[in-house]
Amino acid sequence: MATNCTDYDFLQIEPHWQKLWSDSAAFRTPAIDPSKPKYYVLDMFPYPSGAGLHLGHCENYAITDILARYQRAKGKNVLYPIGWDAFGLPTENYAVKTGRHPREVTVENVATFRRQLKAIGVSYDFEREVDTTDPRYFRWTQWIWLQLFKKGLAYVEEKPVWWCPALGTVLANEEVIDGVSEVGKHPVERRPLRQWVLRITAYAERLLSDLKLVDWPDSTKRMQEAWIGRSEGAELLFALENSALGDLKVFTTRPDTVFGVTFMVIAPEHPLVDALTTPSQREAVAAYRKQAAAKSDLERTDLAKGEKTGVWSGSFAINPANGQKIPVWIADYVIMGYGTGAIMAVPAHDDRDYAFAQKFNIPVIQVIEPDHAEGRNGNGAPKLPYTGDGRLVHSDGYSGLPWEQAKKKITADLAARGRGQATVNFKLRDWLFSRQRYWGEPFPIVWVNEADYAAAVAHAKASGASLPLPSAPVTCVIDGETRYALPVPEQSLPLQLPEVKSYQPTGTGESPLAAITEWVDIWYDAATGHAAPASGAKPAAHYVSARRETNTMPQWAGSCWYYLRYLEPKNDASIASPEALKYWGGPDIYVGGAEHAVLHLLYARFWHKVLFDLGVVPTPEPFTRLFHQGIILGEDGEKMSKSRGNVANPDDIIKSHGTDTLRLYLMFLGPLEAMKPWNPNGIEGVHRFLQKVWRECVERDTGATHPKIVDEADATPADLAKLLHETIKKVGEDIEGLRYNTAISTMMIFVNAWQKAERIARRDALAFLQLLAPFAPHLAEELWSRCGGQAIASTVGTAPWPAFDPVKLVATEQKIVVQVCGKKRAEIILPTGAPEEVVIAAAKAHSDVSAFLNGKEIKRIIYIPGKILNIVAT
RNA sequence: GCCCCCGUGGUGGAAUUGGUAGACACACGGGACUUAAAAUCCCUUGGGCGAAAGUCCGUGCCGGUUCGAGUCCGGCCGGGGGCACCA
Repeated sequence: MATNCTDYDFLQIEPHWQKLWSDSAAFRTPAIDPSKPKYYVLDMFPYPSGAGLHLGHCENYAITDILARYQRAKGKNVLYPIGWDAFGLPTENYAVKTGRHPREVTVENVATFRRQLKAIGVSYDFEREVDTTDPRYFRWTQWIWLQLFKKGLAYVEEKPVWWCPALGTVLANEEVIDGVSEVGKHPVERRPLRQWVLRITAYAERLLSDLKLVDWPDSTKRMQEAWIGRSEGAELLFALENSALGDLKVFTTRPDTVFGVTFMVIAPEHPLVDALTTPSQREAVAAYRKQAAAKSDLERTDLAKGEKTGVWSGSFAINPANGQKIPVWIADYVIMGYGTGAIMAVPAHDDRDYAFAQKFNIPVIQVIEPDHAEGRNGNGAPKLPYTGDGRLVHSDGYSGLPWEQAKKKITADLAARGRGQATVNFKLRDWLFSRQRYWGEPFPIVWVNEADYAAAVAHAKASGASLPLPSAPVTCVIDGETRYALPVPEQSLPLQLPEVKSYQPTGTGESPLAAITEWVDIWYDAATGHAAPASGAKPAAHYVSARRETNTMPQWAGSCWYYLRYLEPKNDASIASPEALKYWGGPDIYVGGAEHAVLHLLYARFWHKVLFDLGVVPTPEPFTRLFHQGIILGEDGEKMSKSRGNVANPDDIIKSHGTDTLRLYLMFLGPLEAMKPWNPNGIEGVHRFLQKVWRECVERDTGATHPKIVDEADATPADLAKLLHETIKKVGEDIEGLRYNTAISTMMIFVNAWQKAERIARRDALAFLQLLAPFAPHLAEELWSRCGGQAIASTVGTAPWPAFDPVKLVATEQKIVVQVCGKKRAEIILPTGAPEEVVIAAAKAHSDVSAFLNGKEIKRIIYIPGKILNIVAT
């Protein structure tokens, strides 16, 4: 079945085998087979952009393809799928520009990606493709969302969000980088809008603690920890001097410093600002709030490094620890979104409070005495602000206590008096989950008034339909009227996107969907989900007047659970059957870029945990092992980009050197996780290697098996046989450890030795081709076929992975390095396992060693068996 | 500012738990084959001194631990990533 070319014609060989794999469905995932171990290899699925595959994709997919092919050869039941994360802004923006339907653009881009993936010879099961924009897929995205809704994890809030005038849409915090939009780098501003929000904070504790269950890069775990940002401390109540106003609640991680409080600060957006502002301060406070509101986050960030700003409210609070009267300030270095939006300021022991106190001439009271000299100036006085550890001073009743102890005691004592309690705070915010765009999943929600809600729910119940209703209804105010969120029945999913002529954002903050009146304003049947345009007659008495939710879900939605859908992508009864979920479980390895270290990977963990709580999935974590491949940079060491003109195109390399060479070279460039520049010069090296393999296997001119390859089982010289078994061992270990670059160099070493040998046994040549097969599958198949491998298995990919023979690995001799005083002086060859006395005697007898021992006294001898002998002499 | 990672030949990089630094490749140079070229094969290639044998130095810099440090510890310098007034 091999081609008939006589030299290594990859342009003929590669398409030949790709067609054969495709025609024979060689990579169709095997059925569930409890007798065989499963192995699930997952790539972060691509966004099918118009630009097509780039080298980074190739690197990512080559890594997983090698692993998948290896695990198949090891006898595992391998699931290795691919899909398309196809909702999203770039496609919609392109559709807006060209007047084409985003679906049409998506279909086209997906076709390009699929063709390119096949051209790099990746062994996906293309029958399991998922596409997040396919209604049969997003039906389940909507279903999961309804479960969140039912559990009370979805709510609506009018909140200031990032409004981007240029994109005409709202952006999530994560999409705003340095004060401009991540996509397009447009300026953004704050603007209040009605939004769906997911209560991810309810899972903060578990998202943090369950990180210990997963095998992930430490840096990624730490990024998630930092993002969740757990901090332990206390909420303390400071009575206000004007007792009619009640208490001011602050969050602090340092209750031990409460005796050092010399002022309070509340955020400009704090609800008590107006009440606390005295008439004489009114003007100044108003001016300050206006100024703070006008600042973008970028400006506030810049200011973080510089001067503090603020204004006194005119009011005072009372320190619950010592009854002292302290002024309440308003300053934007305190943010409303964290803790309580109010702090107790301890300038002696906090950098920011110190800077503020310096600027506004507020007293500084030291209450922590450093234990160590580092905290002190030359004269013994503590360097202020001092944020390190120590013992309390100037703290009535607590002075002398170590700070950790004082934290607990002060918190407990204040709690006993009803003036505080220990609490935990998180930086993690709830997840802003709606977009004012067309190209996303519509929310399966309609809005109705209170009376219609009750009627609709009653009708649905009477009809036997079950609605995923939360225990407390989700409401919002639209045009002055309270509206109730009514979920569509699960059976009526998917809720499809209506056809629309213009994808242009409305510019009002609403999605383009809001302009499709006949879809939005409807008569609605809560039991069936059936709708008729409100412009027409009411179809039946039980229909209620409703307005559809016009927001769509963010791109993250579809990518939060796609790894589950691969198990049974065509299942219309559930996400996947319990049997499939139990057998395949989660991916054994998940490979993708580190840019998803927090967002996607945190969101997907959140959804997975919700599904776990619902009993849908059997595991608490979705991705047990995670690997980030490094970015391939341009030749100039900069990020590849069109504007820089440093983009290397995979298609060009496939034409000039073949995809086997491209894959092998990408893997050979360096450690997979390292960021590395593309160096087109080195590609000749791996190409030469593959040609060398060809020449060792194929006779020149005839194209038949090379005459050097013979059938006698023991034809391979002993040292080459030993090297082969070492190579088998190392390549296997390196693949499993994702150290492909050293696996490849090991294979190169073997081929260099093979080249020098007179003969090699056929089975040994074939064993080597099996090692090569995951990396360069097309060449390996071709040579397997030409060298008679079909007597063992029809394709090299289906042959069982070669085992190494440990007996062959045992050497009869060993080389021992002899050092004198730690410096290498000689090497001696001795039989393996020679006793120490023999080694020492042989070493001393060696002329290069004795020369350095001459006239010296031997103080000590260290022998590391089989490796090194160090003689210390003076 | 805080947290994390990384600094090895002309280049990409290799080096189990501390145990021969520079594997494997690229590039440069020299040679063989050839009328010639390409391809292929062989040799050299960290630096200094030396004709050579050899010898000293050498993993960003300074210091430490150790019989022995690219690897461990402390302090710098440089590069990259993440977070950023989070109380």
